[in-house]
Amino acid sequence: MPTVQRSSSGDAYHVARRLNEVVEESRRRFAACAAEFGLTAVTARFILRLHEPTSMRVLADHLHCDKSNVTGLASRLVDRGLVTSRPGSDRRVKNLELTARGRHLRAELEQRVAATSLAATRLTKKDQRAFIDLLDRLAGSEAKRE
Amino acid sequence: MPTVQRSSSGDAYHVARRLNEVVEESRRRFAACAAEFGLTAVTARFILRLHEPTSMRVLADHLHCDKSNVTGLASRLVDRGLVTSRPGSDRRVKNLELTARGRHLRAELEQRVAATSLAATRLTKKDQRAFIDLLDRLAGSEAKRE
DNA sequence: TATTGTTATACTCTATAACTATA
DNA sequence: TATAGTTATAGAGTATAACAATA
Repeated sequence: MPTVQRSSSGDAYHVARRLNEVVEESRRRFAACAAEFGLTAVTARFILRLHEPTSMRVLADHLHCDKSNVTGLASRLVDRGLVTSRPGSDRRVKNLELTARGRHLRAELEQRVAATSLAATRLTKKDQRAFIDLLDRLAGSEAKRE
Repeated sequence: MPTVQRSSSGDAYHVARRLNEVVEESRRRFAACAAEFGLTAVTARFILRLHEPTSMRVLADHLHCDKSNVTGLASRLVDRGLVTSRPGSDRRVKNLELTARGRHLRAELEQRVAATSLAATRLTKKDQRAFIDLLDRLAGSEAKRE
């Protein structure tokens, strides 16, 4: 049986547990959303991140994964005609960029993600604004100030 | 294919994108936390979920994965002395339960998860209360009411 | 017939290490 | 030497399908 606590650590675990529940549900929704477009969660994030010509190295940083993974992901997307790969002025670099089809897909994907997000389906507009305010603080790199 | 509903869903996408950023960062933190205890993210969720004797089928539902995965996960945890597996009154069923070591690990894991959660490290106590209120609505199954 | 758990299989994600081409 | 990308490899997560035991 779970231990019911009234201490501050119990409260801290409550918020952490709730957040993790939301995290898992959000992951599933995002993956389902990506699947509607024939994408996995990672390739969907790949496309949503690709706003301008970006080297594989930088994209790996954005996706928080090793550069060795980006080669394969990019290769599949190139094969599907969603991404192009061109050498940069530094000949070691390959710049990835969305094709017209890729940009069209990203626009549709963005709208679908927005429409199916937990935030959109479970919160009122007013609560969404309060939620954004808190998320901005969570997503930033600053520490809290009591 | 999903239908594109609006051309200006900027606000809805903003909150969805922010939420997804927080989701990814939370995943990484949780996985790092689990790794401190020699666990992967899934086995950590497995242990945090195991409060009372639970069949593999029910646990699979809780973890939102196929039952075929639970066999292997449980097997590894049994080998490590964290979980026991015993047949139920229905002889098809195996009931999984934490050992004393497993319960001790879970207690430590809960505290560590709470301490390293984004919610704990980035939000003040006051904001945490507001956050819990919103998360409760997100985690529940109710639809929004405008 | 239906369900629980098991096994085999396959695909994806992910990191590490060794390699090449370039800087 | 250092960096960008590639390739090979391995471990983990996950789903599907076929199977045995039980209900």
